[in-house]
Amino acid sequence: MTSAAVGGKPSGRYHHGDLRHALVDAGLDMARTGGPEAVVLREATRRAGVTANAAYRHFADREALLHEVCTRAQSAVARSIEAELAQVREQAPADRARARFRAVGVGYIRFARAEPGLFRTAFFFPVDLRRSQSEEGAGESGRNPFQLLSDALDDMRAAGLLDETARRGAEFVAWSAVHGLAILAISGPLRAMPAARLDDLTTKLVAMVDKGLTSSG
Amino acid sequence: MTSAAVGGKPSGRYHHGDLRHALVDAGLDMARTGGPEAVVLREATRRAGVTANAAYRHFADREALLHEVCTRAQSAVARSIEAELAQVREQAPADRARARFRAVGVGYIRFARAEPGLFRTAFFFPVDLRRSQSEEGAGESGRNPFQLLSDALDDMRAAGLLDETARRGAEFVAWSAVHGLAILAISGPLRAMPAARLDDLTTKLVAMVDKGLTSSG
DNA sequence: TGTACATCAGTGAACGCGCGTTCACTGATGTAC
DNA sequence: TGTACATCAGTGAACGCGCGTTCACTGATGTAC
Repeated sequence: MTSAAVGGKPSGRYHHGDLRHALVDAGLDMARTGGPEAVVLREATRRAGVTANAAYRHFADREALLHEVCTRAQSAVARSIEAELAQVREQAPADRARARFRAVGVGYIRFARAEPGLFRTAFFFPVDLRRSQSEEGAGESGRNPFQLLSDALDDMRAAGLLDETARRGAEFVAWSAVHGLAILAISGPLRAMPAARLDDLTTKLVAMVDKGLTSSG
Repeated sequence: MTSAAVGGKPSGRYHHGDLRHALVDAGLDMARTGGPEAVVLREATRRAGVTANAAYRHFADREALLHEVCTRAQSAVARSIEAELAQVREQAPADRARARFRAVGVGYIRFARAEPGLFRTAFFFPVDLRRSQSEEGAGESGRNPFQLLSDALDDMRAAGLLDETARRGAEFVAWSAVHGLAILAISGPLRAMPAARLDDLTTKLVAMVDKGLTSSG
């Protein structure tokens, strides 16, 4: 994942070996620190130990590199959510559906707080709502955060927690709530809030969404 | 409000007359078009018809200008909310409190959609939670969006719609939900959604928040 | 009312910076025969 | 197995750009007497 893991340019070699990956990894490191604006093509080549324009053998321009970095960041969000989902224990279907739904929100916010730069990067370009972004293959999650949320809501519907009208548009409403807290926790006034209080807020928000969507009225 | 309203530099005059305001207005115009990153000091002076470094008679640096632009953008959000609040009709206190609460959310999202650049600018610097930002005096709203939301929640509490525990942290939870939809509607995947559908979503979201906070459980 | 002078609010030119990108080039690699 | 050659993936130098900021300066304004 880190630039070091793939290695800088093996010293003395004229051909890098895997410059494309090295550039993307460098881009991810920059994004981690400073968000999408911090992804600078020249700096990426510097970190890879290579001349500035070598990047153009692998990317059409800076935006193409950034795009790939963003896609990778999105996968990282998805992995955080999946990690949270994996912890939901077996239980009655309806309870389980509900628990999984909450886990999606918690995983999302957890990631935003742990990796604010990557989080902002993940949503720098509008997320593709339907198709998964893995052409990358091995190691990458096949699902994006939005799909994980949609699936969770489908399960709630299947479990009878949501009727047809409540289900309609629910992903957008739920996503909004969770995304908003994530953003405010990163760059808004909640930035300075102690972690424990933010945990409470996360729980409270996710519970509110659950209740607001679920209770008929 | 617009640069034209204050006027460019009165031609031929050595002293501008009100350069500070002209620069802020120019900054607001840039922010309106391209968000906070688009607020460029040199361009502001160009628009005011003045040499680049004349700005330094009025602002310490670019950030100082941007800061003032952001404050003004925040006031604009507050005004949008107040416009929405003004339309809430007289009715039983509890109903009215609820209607006013919803109006805050609707006004917030309405502004974000109408002026995405200014909206992003308004929250570029973390909003000051407690104090109102009007040193500006005349014409500026004395309240910021967060205060308007807090007041609405206080009214709901007074009307008996919220108990003590539900009230605690409610502004953050409510704000998150509304802010999230605003952001997704501007720069996220909801960007391309037809206006009517976004209106529905806004209603649905605000109703969800109301219900989620309000119903005891 | 008139003048001297301090202060204020501009000018004009220049600085260094780091960026993305393009050019003509060359060393390394791998494939056909 | 050995060699010729096309292709690939780098080099090194340079470009123009627009930015924020600083310098020494001057024209305009307003106040004290």
